[in-house]
Amino acid sequence: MSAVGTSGISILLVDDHPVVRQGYRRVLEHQDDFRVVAEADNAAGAYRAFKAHQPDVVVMDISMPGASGLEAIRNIRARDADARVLVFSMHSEVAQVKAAFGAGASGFVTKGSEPAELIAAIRSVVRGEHAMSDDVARVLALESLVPTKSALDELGEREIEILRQLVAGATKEQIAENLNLSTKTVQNYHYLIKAKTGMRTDAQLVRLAVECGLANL
Amino acid sequence: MSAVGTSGISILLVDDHPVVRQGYRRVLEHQDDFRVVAEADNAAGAYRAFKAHQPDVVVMDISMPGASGLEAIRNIRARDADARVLVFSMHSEVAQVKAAFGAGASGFVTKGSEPAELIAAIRSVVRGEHAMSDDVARVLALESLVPTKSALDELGEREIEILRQLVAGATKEQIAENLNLSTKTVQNYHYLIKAKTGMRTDAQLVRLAVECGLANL
DNA sequence: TGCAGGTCGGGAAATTTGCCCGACCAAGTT
DNA sequence: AACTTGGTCGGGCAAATTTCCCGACCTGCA
Repeated sequence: MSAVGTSGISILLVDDHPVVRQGYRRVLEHQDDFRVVAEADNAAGAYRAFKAHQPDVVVMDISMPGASGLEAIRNIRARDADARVLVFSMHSEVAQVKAAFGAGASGFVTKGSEPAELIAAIRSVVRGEHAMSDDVARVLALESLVPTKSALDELGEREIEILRQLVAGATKEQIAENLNLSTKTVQNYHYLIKAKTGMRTDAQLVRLAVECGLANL
Repeated sequence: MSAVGTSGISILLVDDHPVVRQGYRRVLEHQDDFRVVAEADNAAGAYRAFKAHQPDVVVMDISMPGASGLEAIRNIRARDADARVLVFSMHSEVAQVKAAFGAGASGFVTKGSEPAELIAAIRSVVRGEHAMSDDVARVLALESLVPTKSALDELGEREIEILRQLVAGATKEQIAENLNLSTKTVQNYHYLIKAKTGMRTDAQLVRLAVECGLANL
């Protein structure tokens, strides 16, 4: 799955800040088996560049306008299940980390990390492993000790119930009847739920819900 | 979740043949803690009766006109995840048994079984267990030893691939691009797939595909 | 008192769905 | 060789749905 005709690790760099890209390109190319083969400054461009270059790894900042970084990861992974995406973010909020891995990322490194950590993470993910910087690991570990906030936690009670029935296979009309709502309201909730969870497709939504244990009760 | 104000087990009997209902009503009410609180002769009626009576268990023949028994089960379970449905069928074909459990049934007894088996199964499912008559268990066990025909077997190669990407979370546009098709064709396949598998909702389709191991490649 | 947030639905334009149809092509038929 | 069968691909078109945005009503809470 590595790029044809050359050895070393080919990299696609995605960040909406040109200066940041420059800086990291410099850092990465200091490793002589690393090659930054393309750059992109938005989700759509990232996807296009991925298709064009098939890099060994995509290093991506997901806090881009439109919060579409996750979308880009999903797109890339939907196209090629072997794709490796290492997200490289400002913050290490649990929700964001989980969302990233949920979208198919292979690693998560914060921008506060040492360059060496980023480099190590890149090598790690191209080997097929998962990687994250220490600070990320720490918040995640800590978080796993408490009740666990899932991606569904920002949903209200009504939204959860509607999602549950949706996932159970009920049609909107049936849900409307079950809950004594208008079909329109159920449609609005459905839309809202997708917006809140960041899922674009019903399929994504169903799988998220199933993973969060919302299925079969 | 049991009916208010009374002890014993309340039952909703669903079968399109009045005589059969009569016969089984007789048999069931011979148990003095059983009460047949309602009857229905079709899927829609079953759903309505369920809503009206909230029986402890629904005993249902699924070979009704329109093959809508499964639909009825799904409706009932979507409305109340605690609902118990015991299907009571003429045949014990693997596909039908699987479809029934897939739709949310808690038990499956053939009409060839002894009354005692039906009664035992009813007690079993109200206790929250799963139950099936010996003959059903036998075909199912036997079937689990061979390659397994899934509900997806009637789908062609193209259909499978499109379903796979759909379930992976890709949008129709992305699929169209990945496979070099027009969006319209992907839409048509999506429609066809739902028709062939008998799934009415995307959610149902996704869960079917996941159960058939189509997820994650 | 006022503000935040959950619940419920209308409106309207853009898209999608449901269903049917025709065309092409490869593989068999007898 | 003329024919059927079945998978693949897409147009058409009315009906339904989605996507956003907005207003209204509660309730809790500062």
